[in-house]
Amino acid sequence: MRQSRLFTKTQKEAPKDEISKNAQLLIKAGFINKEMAGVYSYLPLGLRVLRKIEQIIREEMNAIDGQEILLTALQQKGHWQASGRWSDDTMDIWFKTKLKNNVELGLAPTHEEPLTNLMKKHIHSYKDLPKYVYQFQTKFRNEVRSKSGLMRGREFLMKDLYSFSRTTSELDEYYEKSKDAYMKVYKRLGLGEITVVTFASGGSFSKFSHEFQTISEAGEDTIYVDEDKNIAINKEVYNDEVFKLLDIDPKKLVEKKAIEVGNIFKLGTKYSEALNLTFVDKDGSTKPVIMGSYGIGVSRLMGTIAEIFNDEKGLVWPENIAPFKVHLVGLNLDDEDVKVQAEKAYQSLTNDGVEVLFDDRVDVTPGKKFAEADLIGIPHRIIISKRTNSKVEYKDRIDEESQLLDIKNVIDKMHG
RNA sequence: CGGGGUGUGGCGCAGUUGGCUAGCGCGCAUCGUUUGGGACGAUGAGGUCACAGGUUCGAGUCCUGUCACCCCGACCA
Repeated sequence: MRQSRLFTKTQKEAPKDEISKNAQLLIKAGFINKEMAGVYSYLPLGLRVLRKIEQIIREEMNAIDGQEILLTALQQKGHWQASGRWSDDTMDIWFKTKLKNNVELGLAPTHEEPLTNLMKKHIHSYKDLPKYVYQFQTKFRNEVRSKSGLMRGREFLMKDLYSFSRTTSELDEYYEKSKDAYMKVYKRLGLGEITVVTFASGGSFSKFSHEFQTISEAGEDTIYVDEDKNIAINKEVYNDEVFKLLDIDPKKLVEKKAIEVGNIFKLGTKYSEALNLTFVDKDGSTKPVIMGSYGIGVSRLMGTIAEIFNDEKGLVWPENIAPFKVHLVGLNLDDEDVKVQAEKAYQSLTNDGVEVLFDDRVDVTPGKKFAEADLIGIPHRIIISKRTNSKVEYKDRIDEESQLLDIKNVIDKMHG
């Protein structure tokens, strides 16, 4: 993509009403726009990142037999009443609205109820199970206080997968599989080393659950990490019952701040019983389907990554989710020879399937180009100018020094 | 929801013992000079001073109400 045509611009100063680092950087670099408190739009660069995170999650969900669907954001009251979650006393984060004829609707904060209802049409026999279904959907949650940029929004993108099993052991097996899949996602996003499986409460879903917590001072959660066992306990369930259950010595636990980047629940038959999702087993008996739900906040992950991967100059995207792989910076483009060389480099990179942002702007000074490139944070940088002659300068976002190479070598590097 | 704070061109800010035509930096436009780390000069465009009411000869400035936003806390599927 040519930067001269990119409609977003960077700005030097962040809006003063954004304190969180992730929102400041993402807004300054033109990745997102704040519509209102806790509600953000995604602009070209930001959407590319969001889609890449989504794609990594999609691949890992497909790898554990997930089938992608897309449910609706508008929800009918009845299904939620059946599970007891329509009441504001049970779920205080509802956004509710009405049809013209005064019928009440909800804007989905999560999707257990509608999906359970949907599956009634497709699951009848033990032969229909197990099934694993997921989606990327916008969730609406009327948080009393949204904060921390993308970390806690009122409207946000989430991947939610739901499992439908015959027995608790079948659920348990899948639950463990999903843990591995989740950790693979975090590894691919560059968060593997600092993300830990955390024992937590199950909220309105179940007694206990597992969270995936990324260690960060910007986190809202407090967790206690057993570094030998590589497991943590959320502060909300820091008690003797849990120590005993997990066979953990509380003296060994280290307190950390962390960001919840995933949460999985064993729902059991809570929703299948409430909404009457049953199957006929081999022996002819009718049983409720055993369910689980598995969530990852996609937009929150983007915020988390921005929060963690940055330096004083700007964002530093991990390669897997950077909006582009290469930032090709052309200087002295009013010089015809340089211009031709830069255009050729852009073409060969593009033809070779390398995602490249080409700073082809003629009337922008080098200093500004470099400063903006640092802010945007694309991992690899190629500079072509009248100084580079027939070669190109290559450096990574975090490198101080660059090296003079042939464009061919750089392209090979991009594939290596 | 409790406490604290803030709303003035796109962004950051000044101006608030009531007074003249509302300023500054960044950004934007035109011209010239520049050109390897957010260049310089000149000229210029851009404002219902959050909104509504009120007090006053006169309101960005005072009063009342409303809205929005931020921070701390509580809450958080």
